[in-house]
Amino acid sequence: MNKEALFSIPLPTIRRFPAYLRLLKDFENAGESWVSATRLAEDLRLKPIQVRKDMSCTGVEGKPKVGFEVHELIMAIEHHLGWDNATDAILIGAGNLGNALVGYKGFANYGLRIVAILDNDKKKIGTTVYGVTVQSMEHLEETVVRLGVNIAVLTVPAEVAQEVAEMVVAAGIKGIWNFVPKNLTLPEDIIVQRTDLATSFAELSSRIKKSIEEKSRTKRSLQN
Amino acid sequence: MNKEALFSIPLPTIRRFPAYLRLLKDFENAGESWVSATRLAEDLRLKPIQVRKDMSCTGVEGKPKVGFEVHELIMAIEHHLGWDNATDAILIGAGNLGNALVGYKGFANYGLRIVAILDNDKKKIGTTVYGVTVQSMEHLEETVVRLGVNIAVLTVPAEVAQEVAEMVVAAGIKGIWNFVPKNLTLPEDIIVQRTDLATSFAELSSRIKKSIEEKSRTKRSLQN
DNA sequence: TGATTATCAATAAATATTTATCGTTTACTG
DNA sequence: CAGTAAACGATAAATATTTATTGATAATCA
Ligand SMILES: NC(=O)c1ccc[n+]([C@@H]2O[C@H](COP(=O)([O-])OP(=O)(O)OC[C@H]3O[C@@H](n4cnc5c(N)ncnc54)[C@H](O)[C@@H]3O)[C@@H](O)[C@H]2O)c1
Ligand SMILES: NC(=O)c1ccc[n+]([C@@H]2O[C@H](COP(=O)([O-])OP(=O)(O)OC[C@H]3O[C@@H](n4cnc5c(N)ncnc54)[C@H](O)[C@@H]3O)[C@@H](O)[C@H]2O)c1
Repeated sequence: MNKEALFSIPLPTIRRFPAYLRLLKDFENAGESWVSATRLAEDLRLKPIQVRKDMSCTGVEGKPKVGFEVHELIMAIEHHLGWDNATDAILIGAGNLGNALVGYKGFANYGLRIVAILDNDKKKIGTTVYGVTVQSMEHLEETVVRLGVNIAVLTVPAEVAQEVAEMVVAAGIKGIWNFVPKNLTLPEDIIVQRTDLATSFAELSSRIKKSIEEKSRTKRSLQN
Repeated sequence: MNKEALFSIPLPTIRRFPAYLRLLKDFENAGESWVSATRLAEDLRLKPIQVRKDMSCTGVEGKPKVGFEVHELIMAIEHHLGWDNATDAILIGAGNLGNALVGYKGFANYGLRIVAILDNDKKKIGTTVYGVTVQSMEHLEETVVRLGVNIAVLTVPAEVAQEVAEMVVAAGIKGIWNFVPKNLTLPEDIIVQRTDLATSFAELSSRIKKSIEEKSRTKRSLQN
């Protein structure tokens, strides 16, 4: 029996995978074929033990004294994320964010390829964004079927997000990467992943607030 | 003694705060003055108990049968995040992503205001992005000092990120919101918050992979 | 060749987070 | 105005995640 199927990888580990992957690819490009958990931990500011635990989820075994084989780890992580064969996606909403995402080279590393762009603004339809032509929303279902796409990236205004989400689901989309700061109500079997910049900014804000408070506490205690 | 200072709010709670905030503001705009944890949980697909625990971190007390006062919660959450008085920031790198961020109206809700944009591309310097003029990097330190800014948003190419980060730190910046998929090595006291789209996409990918595997498992077991 | 050391795997302990239980409060209903 | 049900807070239990401990292994060097 396959070891992988027996347990599911902790979410925090999944979330760290992309950072490992990037670093590992850097090492590979630099011609390194082995890397230790200690080394990875140093670069990512994690503890070696945690890196080892994460790596154990990939099924790759390390070698004492030298660590893990770089290429093997890359393959294993990509496989676990399903990034080993490219995933096609459509993008809805060719606005500021949408265009930036379409132009983002980095997606290639995640096996993500935006193969179609749709918008409902007549001025945008027919224009091309980084080589991809913006299509009318009327072509939605046809495009999804023709390209056999399962994933949609949503970058439309919040007011229409629910409506548009329902349209893409009706067209056959199974997973939505939602950049709109709004919770979508969709059938159970549709996978919705929200990316919320505010989440990250909230972390930054609270860390800054804490640091300011600590500083003023230290100052006060020095005065005593 | 202040209750808040005694314990630090769990990071997962901090991360949920922005979503609560948005929903609460929707309720406020709709003229609702009370909301129950049950209601919030329903809309955000959380469990009521978790919402109550999160709310308890804000210090706001609810009332049996009716819930929490909407406005009081908003104020409390904003206060805990430090979003109650606007934070100014500069943005470095007026490229695709940088411009999208500058134009993003949503930041106003987080108390974030981008008050200056800097770039090293002569073609971009002097142009305006959503009313803000792009300045040369030579003005970095002067701008930071003049505007009294503590936070920088980093949207430059990965190759120069470390170098640029060191420059903004030298100019007096204390916190960096880093959109570049690269770990920065900076002094201990500098707060660096990375926003990594790949993290979110990894989650989506792994959920899709799991769902596909489950489906094929079900199919197989039906065949038996 | 044998000692040394960096590193790994497995297991255990500690910590953090989520979820459940229980008794209490308050608005609403009849 | 008593009974009922929805919702709260506090505390406890369960679960998830991180960190520590221990013993084993393989490269390196005297
Ligand atoms: N700009 C940012 O940096 C940023 C950051 C985080 C989140 N977001 C979110 O991303 C979304 C888009 O932001 P933006 O700044 O790109 O806005 P935008 O207005 O530039 O782009 C929205 C696009 O959606 C299109 N659109 C509108 N209604 C549509 C419909 N019914 N069907 C198809 N297309 C439609 C518009 O024509 C436009 O091209 C918003 O929900 C915003 O909150 C933006
Ligand atoms: N485009 C996206 O959707 C996206 C998504 C996630 C992350 N990112 C990351 O954000 C960063 C920017 O991406 P982008 O697509 O906007 O790239 P871009 O090339 O459009 O923009 C980069 C900007 O930085 C400026 N720049 C270059 N060197 C500089 C320097 N030394 N000092 C100051 N400014 C300098 C350039 O002139 C340019 O305006 C990249 O690191 C990218 O990986 C982009």
